[in-house]
Amino acid sequence: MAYQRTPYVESKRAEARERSLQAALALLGEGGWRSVQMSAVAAHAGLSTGALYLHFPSKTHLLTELYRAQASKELAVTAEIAAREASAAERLAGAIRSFAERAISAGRMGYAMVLEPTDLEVEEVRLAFHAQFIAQFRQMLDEGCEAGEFQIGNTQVAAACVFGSITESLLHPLGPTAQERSGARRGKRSDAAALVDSLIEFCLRGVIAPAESKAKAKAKAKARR
Amino acid sequence: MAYQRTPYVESKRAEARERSLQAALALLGEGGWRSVQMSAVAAHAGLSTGALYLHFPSKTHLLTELYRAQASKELAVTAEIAAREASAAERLAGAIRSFAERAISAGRMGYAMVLEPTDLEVEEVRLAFHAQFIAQFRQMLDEGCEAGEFQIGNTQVAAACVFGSITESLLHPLGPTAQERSGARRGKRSDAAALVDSLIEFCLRGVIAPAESKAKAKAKAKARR
Amino acid sequence: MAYQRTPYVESKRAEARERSLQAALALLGEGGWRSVQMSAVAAHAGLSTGALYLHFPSKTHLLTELYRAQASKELAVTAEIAAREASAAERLAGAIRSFAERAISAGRMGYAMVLEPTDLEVEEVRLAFHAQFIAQFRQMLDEGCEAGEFQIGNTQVAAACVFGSITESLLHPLGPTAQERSGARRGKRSDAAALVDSLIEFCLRGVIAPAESKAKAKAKAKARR
Amino acid sequence: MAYQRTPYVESKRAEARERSLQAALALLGEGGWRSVQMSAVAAHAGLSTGALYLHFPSKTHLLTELYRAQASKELAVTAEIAAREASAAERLAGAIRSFAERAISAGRMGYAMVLEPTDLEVEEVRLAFHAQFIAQFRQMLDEGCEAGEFQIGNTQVAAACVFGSITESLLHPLGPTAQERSGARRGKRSDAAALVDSLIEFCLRGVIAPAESKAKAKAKAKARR
DNA sequence: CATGAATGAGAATTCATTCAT
DNA sequence: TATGAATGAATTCTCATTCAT
Repeated sequence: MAYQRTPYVESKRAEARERSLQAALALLGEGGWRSVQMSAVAAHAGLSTGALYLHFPSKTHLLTELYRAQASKELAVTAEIAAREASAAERLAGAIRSFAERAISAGRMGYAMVLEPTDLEVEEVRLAFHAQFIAQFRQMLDEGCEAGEFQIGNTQVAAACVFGSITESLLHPLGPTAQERSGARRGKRSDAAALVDSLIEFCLRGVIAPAESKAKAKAKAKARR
Repeated sequence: MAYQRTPYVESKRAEARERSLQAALALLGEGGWRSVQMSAVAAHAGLSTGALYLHFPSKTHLLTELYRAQASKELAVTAEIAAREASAAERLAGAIRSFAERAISAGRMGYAMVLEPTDLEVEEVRLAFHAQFIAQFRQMLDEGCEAGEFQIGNTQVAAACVFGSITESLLHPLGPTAQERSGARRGKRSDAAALVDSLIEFCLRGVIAPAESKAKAKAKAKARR
Repeated sequence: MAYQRTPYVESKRAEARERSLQAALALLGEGGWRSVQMSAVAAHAGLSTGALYLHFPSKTHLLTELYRAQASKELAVTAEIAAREASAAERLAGAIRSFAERAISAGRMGYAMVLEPTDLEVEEVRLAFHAQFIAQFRQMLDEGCEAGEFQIGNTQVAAACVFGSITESLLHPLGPTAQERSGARRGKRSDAAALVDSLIEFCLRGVIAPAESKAKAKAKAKARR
Repeated sequence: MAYQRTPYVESKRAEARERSLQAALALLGEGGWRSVQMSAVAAHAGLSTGALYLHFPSKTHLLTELYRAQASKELAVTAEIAAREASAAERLAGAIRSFAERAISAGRMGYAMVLEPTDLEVEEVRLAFHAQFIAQFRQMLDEGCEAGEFQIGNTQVAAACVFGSITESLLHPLGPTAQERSGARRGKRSDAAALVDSLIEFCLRGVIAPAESKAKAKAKAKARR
């Protein structure tokens, strides 16, 4: 009983923590990683800088947690799509489309999460984030191979290729210079849609088994196990 | 005439400049962009910090020049391959292989050039560098389409996908954590070779015209061996 | 309520700010604008350089604020004299005397405020400060003209002349070389008094209507309206 | 004979010296004291920085010499006017007008010579320059007093007042902000003329003996001797 | 627990002056 | 003598982290 924390205090703590993450996220979206400074985060969250250190032992911890939280959301969306009742190709296409469209609508934030400069420690988290996505794509690819839909030598590499295709093809629409451009004419949605379609086309052709060899591919996949 | 400008003096200036770039390059390779600090570069080059500013008006200029110099070399290699007498598919495969292998052998340096965080200004140079590579790949894709080898909806996006596939699939072998890992067992070359093969397979399938040209492609593939 | 913001803390912040300004002022008085360096100010104020930047966003801000604060005090004194119940000539003479004597007793500080070299931005503040003084003198001159006491073609120029007369005639007693000289024999007060008297004489004669034309002057002034 | 320097070499040396001063002057006029940097002067003069130090032992020496040279020219003009056959009042008015008009036509240069920030050492030279002008004005005033034209308690102070009146009334037309303003409408010459007229009016009235006491003044002046 | 002022180790950049060639 | 690359001490400004209150 002595150790029991009152739920009130508990939630107050948790809420301040959450607010800090939200503040960091907002700053990230506005001015990139550079503007995510501890004092700015604290101010945004309505805390003192000192209080921030009650919740996060260091800036790195705050950033990595922020990264993880964002990545988790994205991963959940992808996971949901991966779990649908549909062909692997359909699910893969859906996941790519979902990821791409979410990144585009997140604007600069999407860019920051995928490519913009950060600390060394955060960079590692970013790589881990990439790795997690690649793992999810890989799973879809593996399932597609087993089902004979896909025919892929190395699904790990192919998954990385899929993820790289997404990020790189989004890079220029999302990049820092893209901000000013879109200031004038809020980038036609059709542009984005066309981009995503081309992206999906490329990725699917990179993994789909040529029509006549589907059966063989399935057999092969089973044989490997 | 009495004070003839000796070529020696000329080269001394140029040499100090070059030494500075080399020093910056070395630091970049060792510790990434973060460790490319003016004082460190100067020390590495055997200069004072002030002397550095005789050659480069600012850190940004030094970094962008460094970036550009490295990128130019890579672009030249790719351009040479793109200009060869060969089918578009062969040239594309060759360009991908060349780029990937060179990046792998450059180790952390390759990583830094392609993906690691930097200054905002350098980031823009990096984007431009990406764009140039993508332009080269796009040209190969366009030629392949004209020759009937490739069948691609949007060659710009496809080129970005190819480049993204390369960089992302190299990301993990090259990344910061990869350094420690490879410290123990200097990454088997066969691993790298397999990775590059899978990468090329993915990219080619993403662009090559399907079905009807399959027989030809198979024959070709055998001929290559 | 538990963490009641104490007025003490408020004043601590303000006090550090004030201490910084005082430190800067002291340095200015001792060694002129050159010696007002951020690290020196911080040391004098018992702060770290970083702390200085909590109170002033840049050196320029610190300097301009310092300048403005000092100038405001002087302007207030002049304004008070200008508002007295007395003839324009008496008030003008009083203002000149007050300004001159205050500058003389401020020693090198007075010199620094009026004439010594500074940064470009501070230079602009100094010009504005001059302009404000001239405006005050001009008002007195305008009032004197209306009252028929003064007869002046261009009161703006005349006010500038008055101010210029003050500063230039104080320049040599106040200047950097004056410091060493007065180190030996602390400049006789009578010298200063005589100087100020001559200065006032010159300025008043420059603006006062010749005796015989006083009436005419008054008429003229009214006619102008 | 052994020690005799060839006139050729002598003149070459002198010419390089002169070119350096001209270069410094040009830089001063273009960008103020800040832009008078040794390397820039050398470049402008077609010399190496090292060679500059063969002619001037330090920057301070260069600047003081530059100052002196400019001041000498101005002083010569004033001296010529002071020596003319005319009443003291006419000569004083002429000297003021000449100085003011030359300063105005020198534009930013005039400002730099009179008021803009410099080094401590140069500041002293500037004061000496002021002092020299004041001495010349004082001589005219003394002569006018002896002739009974002027009636002045302290001619040293009055001379300072005259000089101060000139510089301060020119300050705003010449100051740094004045440059942009005049960019639009190249300050009407009539403005300048009117300013100078008012300036002269103020100064003359400050020193001229009231009509009725001219005779008395003359007597007084003689009595003092 | 909370505060927020303070820290202090750097980082980039400048420029008068020197000195090996 | 002439060169001009090099020096290096100064100076401003930054920001994650700490700690007295």
